[in-house]
Amino acid sequence: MAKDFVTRSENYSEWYNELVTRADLAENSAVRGCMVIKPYGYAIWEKMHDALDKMFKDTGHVNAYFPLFIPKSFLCREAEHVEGFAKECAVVTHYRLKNDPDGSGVVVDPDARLEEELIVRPTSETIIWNTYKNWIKSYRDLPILCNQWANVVRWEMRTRMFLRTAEFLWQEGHTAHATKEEAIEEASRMLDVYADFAEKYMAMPVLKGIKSPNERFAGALDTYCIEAMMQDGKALQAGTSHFLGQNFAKAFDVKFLSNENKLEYVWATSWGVSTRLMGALIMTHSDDNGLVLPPKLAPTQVVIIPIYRNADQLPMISEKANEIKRKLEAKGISVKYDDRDSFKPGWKFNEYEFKGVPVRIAIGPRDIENGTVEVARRDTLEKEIYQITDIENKIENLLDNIQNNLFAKALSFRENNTRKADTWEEFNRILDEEGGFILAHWDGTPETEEAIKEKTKATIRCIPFDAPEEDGKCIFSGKPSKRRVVFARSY
RNA sequence: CGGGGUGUAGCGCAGUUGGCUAGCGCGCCACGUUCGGGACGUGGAGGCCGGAAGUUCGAGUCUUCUCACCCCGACCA
Repeated sequence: MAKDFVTRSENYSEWYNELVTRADLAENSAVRGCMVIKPYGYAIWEKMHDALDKMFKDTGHVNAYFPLFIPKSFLCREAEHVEGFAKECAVVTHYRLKNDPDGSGVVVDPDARLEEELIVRPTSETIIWNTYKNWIKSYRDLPILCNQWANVVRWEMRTRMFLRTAEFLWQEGHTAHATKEEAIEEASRMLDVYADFAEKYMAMPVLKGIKSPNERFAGALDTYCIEAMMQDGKALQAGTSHFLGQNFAKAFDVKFLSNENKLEYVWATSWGVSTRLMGALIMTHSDDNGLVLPPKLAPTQVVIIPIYRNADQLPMISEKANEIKRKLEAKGISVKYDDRDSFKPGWKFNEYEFKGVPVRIAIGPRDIENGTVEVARRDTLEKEIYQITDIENKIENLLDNIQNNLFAKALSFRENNTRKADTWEEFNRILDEEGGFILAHWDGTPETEEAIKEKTKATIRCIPFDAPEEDGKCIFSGKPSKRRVVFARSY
């Protein structure tokens, strides 16, 4: 095995960048902070997109599309919202270029200044609530359960492929409800959808919980989140679902007549996940041999590689390979038969390992003779000789097995890296020496959270829904606390 | 915006106190031998040494300016 690239333990972030490049997922573009998602990376995103989209539809949602540009005044309607996003907005000020009078090229035409600047959406609450105003008159118009798949722009100072890019792809759900209870129920239902997706498709265990006020979405009353742990022990916020109360309805004057003939403000939620999930997927499972994909999200689940000495042997092998391919495809398994003559088997083995293909089947003359194939699984790198009989069921089981194994492995990693701290010293020691999640008591004040963040760079990732009640003392202030919250350093 | 670093072939890099024809590895192309874990041989293609100005007989190398990218901070639903 040619190990000519950085290992996970040597330098985690370099390993990550190189992995993204070598697995052919994405590359940096000419535009600062923006990323080109390459066909293979996009194919994985499409698998995520399709699975999520189906889950949204199964919970009664429909897709729509809203404009990329938002008038500056819209963003300013909700005070906290604008406060939260103002610092990272791209702004359109002109609508035309012209030839430079000097003849030196093209310049912005100063005469084409927009009367009101347009913001490139960092999120769409404002333009959507401005639209919903026209859609909602009576309780009969509610609920509205819309989702949009879109790109958004946030001019971050520092970017990282998939985890934080200036432009990213995501989905954002925006719902409108007649009652507070219904909106809260929706926000919590969608968090469950995200958690299911993360665990069942991505094989990535997540903690479900609620954000502390400091970490809350700008303009929300409550932010629910799923938090995952990466292999370097840092936390990654993988998805959020917000209960927005009546903030946006009030900002955009969206009222409806209730069945009691009373004029009331609408209750709202919004929820989103982004291409950041790609980063989460990569960092949860991959190893020093490259990407490791859970079968449910692998664009190619099985690759078949022929091994032959000369062209005479190929037809017989191809016949067998195609037969296996047909049988697997009949089971709904995606298979690639790679009979390219321009690459050698060893080269192909390595390539598909980089790309994280869950199962590799090799067939050579020896196998034709014995009625066998060599099956290698990506998660453990184990190889085994299979009798070809009933191969489709064996492979189907193996794929399930890999999916489950990846989840189990990630879960035990998280559990092994989740620790309790009861004193400030212990808290600091764990952060510096071991990382991971720390369960600790907190007095519930933003000031304490801020102070802890300042001193340690650790933040409250969430207050888990299932945290048991337990009397304790805040690790920082010593004041009483009713339950432990999850601290970690995060991406 | 602070602190540090890097720009030389598609990628990764070397290039000495300035010295004449700018090199190495990988990759690429051709032919042949190979093919069960990234094969090997022979031959070949590929360069405005980030850009501009200066010093000099002579600049990849020295000086000044500039541009771009990366890392560490600040920032980050």
